Amino acid sequence: MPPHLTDDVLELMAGKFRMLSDPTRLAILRCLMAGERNVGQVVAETGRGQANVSKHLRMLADAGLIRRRKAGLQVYYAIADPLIEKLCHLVCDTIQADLSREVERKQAMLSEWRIADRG
Amino acid sequence: MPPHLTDDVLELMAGKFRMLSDPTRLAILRCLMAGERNVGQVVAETGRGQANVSKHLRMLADAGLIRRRKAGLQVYYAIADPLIEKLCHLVCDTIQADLSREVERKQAMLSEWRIADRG
DNA sequence: CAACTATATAACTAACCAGTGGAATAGTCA
DNA sequence: TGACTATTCCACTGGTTAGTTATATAGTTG
Repeated sequence: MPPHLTDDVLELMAGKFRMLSDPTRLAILRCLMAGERNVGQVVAETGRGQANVSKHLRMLADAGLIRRRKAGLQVYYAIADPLIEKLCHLVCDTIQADLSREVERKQAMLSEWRIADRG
Repeated sequence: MPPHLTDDVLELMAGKFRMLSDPTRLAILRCLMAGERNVGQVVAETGRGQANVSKHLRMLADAGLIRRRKAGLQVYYAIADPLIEKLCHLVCDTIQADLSREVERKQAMLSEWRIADRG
């Protein structure tokens, strides 16, 4: 990254992250990571409303994260940007680390309790 | 990633990304990537309002992305999660790719124009 | 203690966005 | 053409949050 990022570049970056900042969109992306799906399949697999899914698919497509392929009555979507998976994996790693730390902290608290109890 | 992510895990992931989905927060993080800074320095370097910066710093600290160190009258902040830089670099890469593609597309359009003009 | 500085908080406004239901569009099959 | 299905668009509601101004807290220095 350059030393000073102008506001418009920051806005571009923020926009990318914003696309990934919604659970429904992440669920959709997770679904598409398994392979190309049509809207009905995504609706079924994510358990979200159809209009809702359609709207999010449009946002993701407009942002260039997924691509659209029309086949007869169905519309198929697929991951277009391979970086998405990398980003999600990194975030999953940090969350796992967070959870590990939390477990350790609680275990330490319990240990101290036992020591204090004994003393 | 496991095949099916529960909604609470998706919400955790979305929350991480949401922290990075604001230009002001990105500007702050970019500033801290150069090293530890106190609030005044961050305000000066980002050009944002003091209350605004303070609020975002708190959000970032609460989310565990940065850490807080009080020294007398000043409060110093620093990056706590090294993954942030990786995420930002990845996103910068995708943006650069997007821009390259856009330039190529425009250049292609201009080329076609010249060909059509000649024909 | 009083004046001063750095940082944090409170209250408020405006904008944005997720979700929903219903109407509209487009493709398919009889 | 008419019934049917998959998908998209529209209008609305409620909740979230960014930014601002003014105020409060905490540490420092005289």
